[in-house]
Amino acid sequence: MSQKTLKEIFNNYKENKIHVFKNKDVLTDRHIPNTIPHREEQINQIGMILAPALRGDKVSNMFIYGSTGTGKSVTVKYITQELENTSDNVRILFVNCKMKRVSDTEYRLLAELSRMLGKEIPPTGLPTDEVYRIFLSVLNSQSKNVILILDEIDAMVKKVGDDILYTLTRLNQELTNTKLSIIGISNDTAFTDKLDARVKSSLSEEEIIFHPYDATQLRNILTARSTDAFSEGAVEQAVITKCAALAAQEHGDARRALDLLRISGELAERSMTQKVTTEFVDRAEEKLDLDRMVEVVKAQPRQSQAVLASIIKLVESGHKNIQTGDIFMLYEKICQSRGLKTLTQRRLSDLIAELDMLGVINAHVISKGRYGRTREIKLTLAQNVVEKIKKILTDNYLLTNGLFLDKRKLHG
DNA sequence: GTCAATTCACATGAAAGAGACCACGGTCTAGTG
DNA sequence: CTAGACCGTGGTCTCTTTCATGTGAATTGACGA
Repeated sequence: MSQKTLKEIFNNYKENKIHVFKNKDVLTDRHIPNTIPHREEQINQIGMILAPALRGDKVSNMFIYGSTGTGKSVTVKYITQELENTSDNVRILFVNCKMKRVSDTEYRLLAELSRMLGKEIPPTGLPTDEVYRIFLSVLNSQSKNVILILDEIDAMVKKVGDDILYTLTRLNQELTNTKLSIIGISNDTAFTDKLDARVKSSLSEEEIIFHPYDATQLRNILTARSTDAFSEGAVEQAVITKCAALAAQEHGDARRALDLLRISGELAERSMTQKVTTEFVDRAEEKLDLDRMVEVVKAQPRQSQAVLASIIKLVESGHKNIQTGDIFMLYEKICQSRGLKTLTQRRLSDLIAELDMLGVINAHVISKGRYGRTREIKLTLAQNVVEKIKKILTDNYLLTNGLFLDKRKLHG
């Protein structure tokens, strides 16, 4: 890009010639709106359950279900914020369990909670017992009604098991000044079935369900937000309808609807237009998927990228029905030629499963009778995404331009 | 033709090791008054 | 005398290996009609 056009861009921004957005933050999931449409019932229910905290009574533990983008987190944040504003006797601790390095282990969760309560704990080095003891004492010194919200609680239990939940639910017995309640938020409705019976009964004293939004509801949400987010007249009604319709197809995911709207706006802004049209929504949808996948692949460790490189090579050399064994053979060759340590097939199997979970590849276990059991792997990504991924892998020296093995070479 | 046993190619689970990182307490050392 | 460097011990965390067990349908082979 020449320096002249760069200057032009900055000047346009500075002089406010292009102003699609009034306040873009409104369209992110950090933003907590003043009203949450179509969630009045849940707000009332949760409000009634939490209200006793204002009188200093212990609040029932609660479990909240609903698929992604149904407004669980934002509703809970909204209510608890109000609660905290109303009374000095309530303290809210909100933890997103999916965040890396927050709840990967029992130690880290306790350390994070202690940190929120004003007591720093070193990232490692202390025995877990000691961290637990510190957390207990700092919690007890609060002399308040502490409400602990564990968002995406299923992610945590999957990683570290439900022991920690058992410990947390039993904590009240050891607390003299403070009362602790737990709100678990999960998008896996079958989640509690996997829990230990004791944890399940004490954690789900109350259960609230958030159903997915339909297209009309999504449209209302987007309309409400877009008034604050966009400059007047910047967004056509058709754009909102389209974003709502696309997100409704994706299980009524409001987060996706908001992302679509925000990116459409950004794209319009970048093409120096003041009006967001449906054309930008199409491009936004494409960009959303592409960006997500590229980020996922970039974040993968080298070994995992090597596995992906093997898969792409196999696909491009015309292999059908790619199996774990095929990948392992090619992966070994790639490692050898790139001076990379070769992992065992056991580990490779896990890496393939991880790539599948991330949606980069599509793998499912099949039994081929006498010919064993294996995973059959497919690449379901759009061609432009594959090209981007290939670029990343080429940059990391895991793929070479234009070099694809043929079948004979592979098996020979 | 029927049916149980066998077989294959991994999947999956559990346990343990390696190496990085960190806290903490004790010891050593060089600088200062 | 003291601050700072250094070391050993004991802890966590992540990634990985090793070992053991599980899986499920095609194939095989014995058996009987």
